[in-house]
Amino acid sequence: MLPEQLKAIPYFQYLDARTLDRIRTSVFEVRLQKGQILFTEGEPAQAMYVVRSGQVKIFKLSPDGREQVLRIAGPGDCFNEVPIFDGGPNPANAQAVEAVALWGIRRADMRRLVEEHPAIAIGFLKAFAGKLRYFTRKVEDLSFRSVTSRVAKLLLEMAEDDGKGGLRLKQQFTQQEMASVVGTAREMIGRAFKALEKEGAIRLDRHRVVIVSRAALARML
Amino acid sequence: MLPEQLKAIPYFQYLDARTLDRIRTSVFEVRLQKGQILFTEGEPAQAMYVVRSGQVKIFKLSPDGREQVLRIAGPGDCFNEVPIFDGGPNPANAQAVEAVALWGIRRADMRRLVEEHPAIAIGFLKAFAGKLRYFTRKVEDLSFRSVTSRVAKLLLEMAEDDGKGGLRLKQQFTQQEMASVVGTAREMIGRAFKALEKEGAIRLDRHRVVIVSRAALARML
DNA sequence: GGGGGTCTGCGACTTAAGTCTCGCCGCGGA
DNA sequence: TCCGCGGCGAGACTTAAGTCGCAGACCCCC
Repeated sequence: MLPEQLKAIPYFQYLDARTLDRIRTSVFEVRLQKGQILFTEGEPAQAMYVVRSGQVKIFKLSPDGREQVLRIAGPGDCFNEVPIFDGGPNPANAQAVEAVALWGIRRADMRRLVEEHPAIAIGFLKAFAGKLRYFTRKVEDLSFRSVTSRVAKLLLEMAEDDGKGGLRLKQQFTQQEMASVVGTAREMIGRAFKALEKEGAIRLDRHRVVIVSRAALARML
Repeated sequence: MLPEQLKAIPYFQYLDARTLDRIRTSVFEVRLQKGQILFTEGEPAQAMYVVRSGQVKIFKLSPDGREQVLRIAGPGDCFNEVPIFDGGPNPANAQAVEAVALWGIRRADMRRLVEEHPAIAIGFLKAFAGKLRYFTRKVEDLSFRSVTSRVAKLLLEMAEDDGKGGLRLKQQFTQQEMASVVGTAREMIGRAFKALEKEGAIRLDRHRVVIVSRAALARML
């Protein structure tokens, strides 16, 4: 792998060429096909990962098989950093939602790097701060918001400008996928769509969600 | 304040006398009466805090006034560390549940300390790792477990040995307090108690919960 | 020793969410 | 072309959770 590629990993961007070169040997590549499982919750943690391309779903499973997605890691995102610092097992499951290329960095190597390079430590602290805020919001959402409101919020997060001043969804989730992101049953997603449609926030165009009005969506929060 | 007291703060325990002495000037004391509010969510963050004595409730509020407790910080615990690293506002509200004595460390001072002392940074990383695990479990609980199951779990966490081989609760919460920890309405707590009593897990002795069997409680998870 | 506020115990009721069961559509592979 | 499968829509039903109202117990404080 090339040193320039290493710079793409957020935690490493300010390191000098020499240390980058040393790190190189601790990094290994992983490729997964759609649906493949990278690791499961509870087993001893091997490494931390950085997404190069594709998306990885980080999720919990209930005893009866229900799925709660914690987040979806895309290009540039890292996951499984927690075990580096407490030595514990993987906190969740990781599965490729599409073909994925990753970098892995073995736990002990990463640990040593952090200890030797305070700048990396600060980088991790910033990233952790963001994750903590994210999870407190997730708790808040689950305990205060209705399903429709959580769906509306997800749609807002997934919205991006299309070229022509309108809104489009960054990616097409199936209803089942949205359900496990939002923490509910598949059928509820369809009903939430209908409710949002009645409010003039979205439109359903041949099984595709089209955002009609960001403001109307925001009103449903 | 005395340097030995500073050592009681987990992040500082391995520092030498000289730096401890420097830190002293950044630390201020706070005392709150029962029910007093220390800070609220969204306002600019002033400082990080360490609990010396008493308990501080860290919680979110819904628009209509419902309360979700994120955690309860007791002696030795820290809170509001997140804004140190991202410069953002307070992520939640903090209120004294009883008379409290705290140490506060101003954000910028703490930030500088972390940057100058890598050992402190590692300490924070370990602490953050623990908090991240805690919150992912909280998300999991909210989305998978029933109210009764969450109550059972809370009781298990609150249980400690009394001298005579039995179990006792570390502290007496009101039902309203438990409800906002567990994320539900007050009445549900009472019903959960009845359900747990019927299973032989607890006993209700004049409005007091007595844990009869840890095993029976664990079965309700 | 009273009295007010807080906490608790119910029961009845409403509502949100989850479950079950279909039938249909659309797409891709055989 | 036809089948099969994954995804979707929809209705009927069940269940968990939340809400409301009120009464009694408790406790602390005057």
